[in-house]
Amino acid sequence: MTGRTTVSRERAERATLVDVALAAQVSRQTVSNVLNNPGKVSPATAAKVRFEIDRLNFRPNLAARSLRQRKANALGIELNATGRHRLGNIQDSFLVELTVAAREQDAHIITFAVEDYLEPISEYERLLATQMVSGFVLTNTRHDDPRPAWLRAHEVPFVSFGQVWDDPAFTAWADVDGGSGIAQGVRHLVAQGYAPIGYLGWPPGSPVGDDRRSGWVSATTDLGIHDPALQEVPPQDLPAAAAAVRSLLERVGNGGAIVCASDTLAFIAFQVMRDQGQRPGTDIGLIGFDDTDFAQEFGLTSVQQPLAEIAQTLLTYLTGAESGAVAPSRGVLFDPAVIPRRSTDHRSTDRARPAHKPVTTDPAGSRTQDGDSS
Amino acid sequence: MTGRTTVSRERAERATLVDVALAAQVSRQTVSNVLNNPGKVSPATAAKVRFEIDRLNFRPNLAARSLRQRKANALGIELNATGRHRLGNIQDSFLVELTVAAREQDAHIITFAVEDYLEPISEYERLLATQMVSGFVLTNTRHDDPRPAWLRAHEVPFVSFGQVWDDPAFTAWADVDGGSGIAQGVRHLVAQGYAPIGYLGWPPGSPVGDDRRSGWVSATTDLGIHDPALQEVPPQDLPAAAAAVRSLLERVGNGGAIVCASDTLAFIAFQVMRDQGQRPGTDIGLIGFDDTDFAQEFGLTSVQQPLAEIAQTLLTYLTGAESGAVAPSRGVLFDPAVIPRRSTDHRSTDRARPAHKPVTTDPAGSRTQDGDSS
DNA sequence: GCGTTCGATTTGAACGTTCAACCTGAGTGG
DNA sequence: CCACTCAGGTTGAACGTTCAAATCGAACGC
Repeated sequence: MTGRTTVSRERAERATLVDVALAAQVSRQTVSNVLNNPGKVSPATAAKVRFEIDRLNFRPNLAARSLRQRKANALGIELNATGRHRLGNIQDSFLVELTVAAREQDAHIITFAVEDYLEPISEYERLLATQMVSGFVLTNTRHDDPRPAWLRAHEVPFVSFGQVWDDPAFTAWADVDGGSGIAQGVRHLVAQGYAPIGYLGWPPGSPVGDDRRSGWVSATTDLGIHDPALQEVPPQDLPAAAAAVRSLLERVGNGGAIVCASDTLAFIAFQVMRDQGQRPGTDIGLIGFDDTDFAQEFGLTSVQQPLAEIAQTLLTYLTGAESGAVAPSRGVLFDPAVIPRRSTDHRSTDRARPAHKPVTTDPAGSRTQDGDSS
Repeated sequence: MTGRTTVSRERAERATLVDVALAAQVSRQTVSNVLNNPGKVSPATAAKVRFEIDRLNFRPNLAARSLRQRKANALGIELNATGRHRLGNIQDSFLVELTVAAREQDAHIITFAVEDYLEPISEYERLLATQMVSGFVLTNTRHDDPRPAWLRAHEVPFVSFGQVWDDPAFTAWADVDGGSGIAQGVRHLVAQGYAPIGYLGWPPGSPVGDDRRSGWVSATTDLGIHDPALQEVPPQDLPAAAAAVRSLLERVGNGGAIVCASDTLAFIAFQVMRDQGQRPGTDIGLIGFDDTDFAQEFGLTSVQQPLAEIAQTLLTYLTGAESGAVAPSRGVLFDPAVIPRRSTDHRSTDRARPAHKPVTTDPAGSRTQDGDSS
């Protein structure tokens, strides 16, 4: 605006490779190599260059890099815009972990949303054609999923949170070992003294649901307490679901417990129990799956998925694909962990309260660590 | 693969501007103009060019555009990675709507996550310096928010979901009229025949909380049924919160109703009521705020924010900034809507169920079935 | 008839980076 | 001594687009 020194270019803009090169008295390419091929440059020059990079606060322009390399440095992830959100959507937490992991690997996450079932393909085309993304992260995979096939056919890099069922050759996926999670839940309940152990799940046919049920079957069988009658698959309709759950609760009886395929199911049970004056934990044990906000808020023991680890692993497959580190020979199953809360605690503080005011939660509720027992 | 016509370049790669120009027998720039300055090109040529664009399935390379224009075509949005997620995070739904709106305006949404309170600034710097984003969408604004000031100082375009309190000059924000939403809730309850109407809110001092409370005050006052005693601010500690809610429920009494500043608060009330054998809707009306998955799942009437509209409006400010359409002279408040469900329905199906527990009008008297005197 | 304006289109250059090829000098082996 | 390699470094060119300026006719005003 006012006084200006006409000597040097007086723009307040960002430093470029050339600026750094000039300052460090080396060539563009050497600066570039310091960043991308550190082995190719002598320690002395590297230090000099790095000094100037810091001093000038240089950051490579990713648009330029992307243009030259013909390759974006972002990954697309689909948010399901299909109307109603699922209860305590696990996907939201995964997105956060993915974003965190992406920063560590110098990648970025770009969201896109589709309404229709087949639409993701056209969205893939758009994002790839405009060179906004170089690959994708899939979630909610299912049988007969058209996405992996398309991506493979077009040689688009991708990874999947959830097994890719239809293509055994594709191994860049990671998933949670749901069966193991449920089995851990069963063992936890038994260790706490609950018996028998019932199961509340989804209709057979879905891979995830079948997997989780198998955990209940195998764990109870191993412990010699399996009873096929102690399971229930509540229908979609909420009142009908409540009735089904009520029936299961009766069959299990006081002192027993129920493991559920999801926190949502567990919460239906939670509600039904309270309606009947039964106290979760004290009277009947209850375990959910996913460790949603719900569970944290209301003291529901739940099976927690290691989302951060999964996100990190998946991204390594994608970003490491060039650096030689490739996907493993088979998909990876991560072992979830049971997070114990009041709903599986016989000595729940509910009992300590004056009986005329059965209380929803315990004093340690807002704190994550239980600490006082053990 | 095998036979090749050496005449033309036989790469199977994407068509570029030049490819289209060659095919349509015009210059690069004309093709570019067809896309970006449709007014500058004659209808005849435009048609010819568009035909070739379709035929060759041309999509502009956004990396190249971004490089030349010195401006990214994506917006950053912060996901709060700070440990525990809030219950039924409204932000997740907003992100979906934002993503949808972005596609319509040829923008993209890039997520980033920060752990620390002040860290967003450094993340802003990184994303801007690398030219990944051209601006930001803020959420969860608060008093003494350092972000708007920094962004303004650095002339970075941004919009905000939530009023920007500290800077009256900044008007590119949109928010929900919480007071109006609560007032609508009050009127809905009264229309359904509930009285009196209590309020369950947050401690005074937060702008959002004060706004919502004021809706209750004004609506009840207008209807001549205001009673300052019928409000409660439950403490963080959950058991204490439950006690406070219980007290409020007693003061309101059967036939009355409670509007809550959030679904989370409503759900605490929901739990307490069921613990006491009261049926939401049938005995006491209950309204939440945010229309989370919770509310949908459990039949809680709730105040729904018009997130899609807000997202679209905000993006218009950002993308339209160049096309002349600027932000309004003041921030915009959107009117939310009450979504009626069972919790405000006197004739709720709950009534049809056998009342397993007697309604406890006398809290000290009846007890639940545990009956043990520890 | 001639300078002027204007619409429509073209051309050269540039955005900032990395690829591919090239250069240089010192060390190596015979 | 010569051919060769090799580490370290440089240079021209290119990625695909848009900006800024130039070109070209045709229409216009006087």
